Amino acid sequence: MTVRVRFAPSPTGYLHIGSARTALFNYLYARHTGGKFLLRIEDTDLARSTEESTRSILDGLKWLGFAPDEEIVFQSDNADKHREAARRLLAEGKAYRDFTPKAEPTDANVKEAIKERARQQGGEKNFRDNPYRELSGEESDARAAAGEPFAIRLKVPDVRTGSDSDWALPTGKTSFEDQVYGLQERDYAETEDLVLLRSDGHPLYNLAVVCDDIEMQITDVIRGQDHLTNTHKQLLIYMALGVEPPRFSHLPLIMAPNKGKLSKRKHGEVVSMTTYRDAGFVAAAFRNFLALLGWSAGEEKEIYSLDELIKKFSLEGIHRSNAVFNFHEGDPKRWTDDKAIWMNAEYIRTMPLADLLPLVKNELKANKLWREEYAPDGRALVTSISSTKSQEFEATTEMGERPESIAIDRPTHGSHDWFVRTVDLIRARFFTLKDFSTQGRAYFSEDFDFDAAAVAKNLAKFPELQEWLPELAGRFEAELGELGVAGGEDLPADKLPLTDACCADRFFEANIETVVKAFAEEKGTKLGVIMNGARTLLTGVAVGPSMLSVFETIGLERTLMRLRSKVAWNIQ
RNA sequence: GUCCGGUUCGUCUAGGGGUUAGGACACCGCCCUUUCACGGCGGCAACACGGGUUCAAAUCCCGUACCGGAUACCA
Repeated sequence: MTVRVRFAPSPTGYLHIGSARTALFNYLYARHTGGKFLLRIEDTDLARSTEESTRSILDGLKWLGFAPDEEIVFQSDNADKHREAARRLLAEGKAYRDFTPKAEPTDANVKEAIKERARQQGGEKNFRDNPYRELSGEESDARAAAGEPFAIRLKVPDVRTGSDSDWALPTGKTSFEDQVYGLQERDYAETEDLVLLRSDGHPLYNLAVVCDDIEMQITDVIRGQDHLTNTHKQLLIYMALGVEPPRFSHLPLIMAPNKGKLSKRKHGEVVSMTTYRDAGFVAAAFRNFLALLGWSAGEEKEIYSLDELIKKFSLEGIHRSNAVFNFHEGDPKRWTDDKAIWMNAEYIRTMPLADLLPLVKNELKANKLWREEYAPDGRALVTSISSTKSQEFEATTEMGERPESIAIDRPTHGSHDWFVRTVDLIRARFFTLKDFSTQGRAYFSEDFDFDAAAVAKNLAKFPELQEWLPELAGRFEAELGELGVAGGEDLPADKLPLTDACCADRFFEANIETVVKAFAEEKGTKLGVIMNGARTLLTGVAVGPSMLSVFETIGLERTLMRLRSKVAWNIQ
């Protein structure tokens, strides 16, 4: 039988991290086994379910890339079938009408109230002492016909009397082999006569789940460990309905840093998937992070592509202990789990450029930094230029020799190739996609801010730069500008200036280096002072790639403008 | 209270009778360097506790502690 799993969130909030991981594991299991991944929205609690929440969950799943293989099931659409099942169990004597008036709902602290009640009952609990449990069929029917409201409860076998257990196991306990936690057993006496149908006719969770899982032909239920006791209740319903239950796998929970419950109310947006999407996370990176929270392939490897996850995923690799989602409240720089941030940065700097480019494009577009020249003629943002990472490395090790490919490929400023090269250059120090429009803004726009700390460290401390940097601009213009004379006549062939539509055909790293070094020497200052001052003026920030590449990437024209600008000098 | 789970560095985890208990993140140091949150090298840091079983226990068994989940006419 082919595997059919479902992810079944209730739409009472956004998709949070725990649900997202449950969805991921279901998805991976389905793909690994060649089965189907289904989605069911559990909206039976009309009072708490919202359409907005459903949309938010769908958004989160879409971002993560988990598309269901069949149409989405809305549980509320099946309410009639659930009622029908309850009536059937009633008719068969496996359930009974409970005419006890509905208790007033305890307002705020439901959980606490329940706990308190249970504590007071102590060991004296008896789930079979409902006065309506053994009401005769005639009287029950009569009272119902008279319009008296009632809930329908499952008649869980009473092991003391041994009666009404013909449909249940004689062992007196429900048991199942959990794929993660192993054999699970629970005495019937520990399970109450759970309500199947509310007195207002609404089916309740456990009944709805069982009916829908049967209807959807679910073979494997993979869900949070908080459902462990529900499983015993549901097993009873399966038995009463006379249907073979699916396999069950329960997942360890994801906890807050204090090992307490991770809640939407208390922890807010740090647990919401859309937060990560909006914060510039790469979906593949977050998926990767999620996969390693409670699961391991048993090897020393951290980065997994989706295909690898699918290939290696197994229920055996799921842990039994809860995992802590280690974010740091009140620390803006470490607002979420360090490892998630690292993983995202790792993806940004190592993922194939062809995959990264569209994400950067979206980010730039959203910030009005995108220019159509970056992707002319609707050309896909895929490039023949491969990452220069390794080439850069060689360039610095082989005595500054410039690899041929780079010299030849030096693209026109603002072109598609320039865009690709620039993204590749600046991504090494970025953590999120947002960085492309913030830290990296100066590469794509004249309208960028100056980081006060950078100004203080690299400009304010060296007032002489206020004269020197514009002077450097003049030097660039004279020596490397259109009419200038190249600094080194005896440069090797691959370093000779290229003829280029751009005005700055001599403005590339080797020449820039010559000019700046001579300039620093002439001023009797350390090269770093000039470079860092220029960096701040050119990019607004104190961090970035090698300044020589920055000069070249920004281009002569803009370099001159920025070196001569007084704007940054007025910032304190 | 009761039932059910769990416990290896701060966090995510590998290992499951004999290991210098491994990796990753974070942190610290050094190197590289014109800056840097890139990179390289190194360091700090863990088997909850107590009893057994065994030649040998982080690993198996029992207990204790602690943590978590469940205990609704919520899902």
